[in-house]
Amino acid sequence: MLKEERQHAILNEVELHNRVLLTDLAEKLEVSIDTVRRDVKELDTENLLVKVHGGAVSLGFANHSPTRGNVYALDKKITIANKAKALIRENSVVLIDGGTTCLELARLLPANLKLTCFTLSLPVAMELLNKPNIQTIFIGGTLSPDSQIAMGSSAIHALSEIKVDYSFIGTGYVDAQYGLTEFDWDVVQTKKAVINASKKTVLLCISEKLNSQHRFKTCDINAINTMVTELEPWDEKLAAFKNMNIQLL
Amino acid sequence: MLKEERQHAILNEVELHNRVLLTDLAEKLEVSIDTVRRDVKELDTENLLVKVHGGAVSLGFANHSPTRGNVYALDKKITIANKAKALIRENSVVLIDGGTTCLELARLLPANLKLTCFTLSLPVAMELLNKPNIQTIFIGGTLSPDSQIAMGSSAIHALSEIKVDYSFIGTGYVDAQYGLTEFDWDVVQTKKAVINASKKTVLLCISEKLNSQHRFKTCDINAINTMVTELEPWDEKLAAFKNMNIQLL
DNA sequence: CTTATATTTGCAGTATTTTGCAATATAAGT
DNA sequence: ACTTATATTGCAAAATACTGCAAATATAAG
Repeated sequence: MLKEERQHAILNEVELHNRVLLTDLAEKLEVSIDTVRRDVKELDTENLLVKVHGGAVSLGFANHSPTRGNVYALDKKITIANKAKALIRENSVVLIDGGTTCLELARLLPANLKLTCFTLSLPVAMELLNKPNIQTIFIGGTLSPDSQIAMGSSAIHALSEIKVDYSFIGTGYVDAQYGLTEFDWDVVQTKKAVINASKKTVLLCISEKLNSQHRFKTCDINAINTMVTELEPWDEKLAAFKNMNIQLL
Repeated sequence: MLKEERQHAILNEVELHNRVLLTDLAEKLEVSIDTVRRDVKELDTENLLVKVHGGAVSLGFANHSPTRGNVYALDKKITIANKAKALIRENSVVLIDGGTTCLELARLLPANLKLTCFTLSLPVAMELLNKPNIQTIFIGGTLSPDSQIAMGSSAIHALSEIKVDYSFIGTGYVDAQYGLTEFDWDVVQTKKAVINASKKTVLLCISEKLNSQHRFKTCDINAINTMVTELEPWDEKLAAFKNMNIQLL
């Protein structure tokens, strides 16, 4: 039996039952458990399934995003996304940025919500297409392979021609004093354009990113209208942001 | 037995069973395993199959991607995509349309090919992002939930500002007399803009679509430079297209 | 028709990959 | 903590792949 054939069979089994035990696979395929283990490991690194202790589960079952996703601090991000969702009113026009937190927001939008939604992010767009009542408009541009968002002059130009009610953005780093900063210059340019295209800007940001900086600056804190974290508003980590002119959720 | 003949037989076997062992091939074709090995190696470098340890698997079988659901006539579409791929030259600028056939083309592009690639299709863009040497530019616009491509005035406007070497498009229906037709008016408008943005246009089309029409017309047959089907060029289904001014692959 | 040249094929020796096993380490359950 | 189940690692045997070479075959030229 060919290795590819075996791995194909494993994938089928996983897709079918959502979860399988390595021991069952070994028996069914008539190979040693070590071989199954190695196959599953390979398939896992190719992001075709998720290896867990004693077996494997399908991507969907693992709440693993369809893109190569990190599920780091997923629960926090879901908390943030839920808070942010409350800001969105029916029939408004919003923009959703890239990043895993924003992707969660897109995922959590209710199916019956009528909305016009702009985005620069490929995964967010994929997610929004599943929502029948959301009109999705993609801001075109050169796609960045790692962040999977559109950037560059054409994206910035397209953004200059719109004005949305709310934009929901992420950031690499945020600090009460230095504002929002990024590692990548192009990302900064794009985010600036997003903020300019918005009547109100909402920052989605897990607490780990608070009080951190990097080399390029997107904007000051007061360019943001609302900052959403997973923390309670009275948490001391937010103290530095309290007397800024922004809403904390 | 001629080499050509043998390789053809190998391909048939692979297409039929999706997987073959080199030892089986050697026995069946009555040649040494080395010869089979060399043949398979050649076919692999021509991207007609994928050589693996101990045997070979068909292209469809090899690219087991979880994002690809059940695709109708996948093998034919892979054949078409492979033929179309041969038209693409290094460092050229191409545009890839939506549709499952075009998606297969994107999937089959070699990882080492340097290319600038425009697209309107979300799935195609996702696929292209996996290719490190391809610069991907997304044509923004209103996304259609079912076809997952950008359409509307902004997409058409963005297309009016570019000129690519080759565009690869699909179509709903095609007929030698009536040309390319579609069910959806917006799709027609977008495809027209794509054709205008291209020096040369290549139509990817499975044989089932030949000699069929629908209500809205995209263009005449002679607006197309090349038509790629899974058929051999002398197939009688293509007879009606023979004396048109287009290349058949 | 014959000779010269190039291609193809099979073989043998040597690398590489795959696989299962055993020993040890890590994680999960009670 | 203790026991069981699962993972990891190193290793050796088997299977498969690659290399160079010589015989066989095909192709081209005279």
